[in-house]
Amino acid sequence: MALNQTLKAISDPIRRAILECLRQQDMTAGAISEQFDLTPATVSYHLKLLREAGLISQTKDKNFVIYSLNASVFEELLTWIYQLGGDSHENKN
Amino acid sequence: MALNQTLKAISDPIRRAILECLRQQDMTAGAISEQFDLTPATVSYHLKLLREAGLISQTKDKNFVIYSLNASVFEELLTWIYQLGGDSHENKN
DNA sequence: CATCTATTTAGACAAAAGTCTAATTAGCGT
DNA sequence: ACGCTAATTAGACTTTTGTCTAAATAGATG
Repeated sequence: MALNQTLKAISDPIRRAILECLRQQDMTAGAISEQFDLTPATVSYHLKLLREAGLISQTKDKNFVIYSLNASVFEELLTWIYQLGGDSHENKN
Repeated sequence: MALNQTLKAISDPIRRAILECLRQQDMTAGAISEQFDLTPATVSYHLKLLREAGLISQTKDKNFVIYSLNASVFEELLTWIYQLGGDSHENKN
């Protein structure tokens, strides 16, 4: 199920930081790597998980890969949380 | 930070299933265990993580421990998701 | 074409997470 | 006090996850 993949993806603080980067602006893999004290290979690993979860998407420009946030996928997540936290959030729409 | 703990807690499918059980009704640790093909010790481990994340709380009755869902803690989670993906229909850079 | 640059993949390794059995704690009811 | 039941904790083990280095891929540019 996609929910599991989504939650696994956002359960890691580095991947959440990547998402927050991409919320500001689209970025190349290299530019994302520079934000973190990790090798490009490791960041690529995180990007793959985020992409497989549908949270980000990529396009190519020259030999750069540009990543961008796929915000619509958070819908399902919100639905799940609403159902659980349900009644206590009815006022928050 | 609490967000990390919360997300780690709900990233496991068994823990989510426990939360969904508790959404139906409060349950003893033993009753929760019976729902899963796991030993009581393992379920206890999951319950501890959920409790430390503030997602559930417990009371004692006789020598039973009764767990219940702590729905209000989903607030912070919702806030984070809203900030990232909540306005997906508005902007797409 | 040759080489350089950006990125990903492969493989090894370490750390974290999940599971079990066995032991322990805690409270109940004779 | 004793044994019984519910639940947790301790310790060992396995699996999963995150990280690195080194190699491979893809494409651009001289």
